[in-house]
Amino acid sequence: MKSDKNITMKEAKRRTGLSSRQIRYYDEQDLIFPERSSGNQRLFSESDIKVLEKIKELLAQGNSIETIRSKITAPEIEEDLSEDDYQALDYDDSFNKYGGADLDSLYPVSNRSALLKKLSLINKTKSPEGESKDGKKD
DNA sequence: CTTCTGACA
DNA sequence: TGTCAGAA
Repeated sequence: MKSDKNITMKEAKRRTGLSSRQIRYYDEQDLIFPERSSGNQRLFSESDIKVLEKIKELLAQGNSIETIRSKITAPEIEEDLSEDDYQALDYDDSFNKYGGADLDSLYPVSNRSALLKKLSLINKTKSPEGESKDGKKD
């Protein structure tokens, strides 16, 4: 995984087509989680850009930012999502950041939902029929 | 020069 | 959401 959070605001604006005001606003809405470095400046990752692009897309589709936030922070598990959806909502950098660190405050249920989704997908995809004959478990 | 935050229209 | 001010 490469979670290079080196994308500047300018780049983010250029790549997403969103205004700095919007990007900052979405950041406040916890839709994106840019690293903060030198001069308290935002450093976005590819995942952040991806999310921003999705936000823009959803926004263009006539969704309110609250709706968008719901979709991005807590995507429905019951939805018939395809692997594409997961790619669109790439939390790898988020997991990477909070995965090894002490995650106890941030990420209320967003991670869990996304994780559950991924897990359920893997479950369906791989069809894991693990029948333990012997009742031996650790 | 570019970005950040807070605030106003 | 755009834009201004003051600071970094």
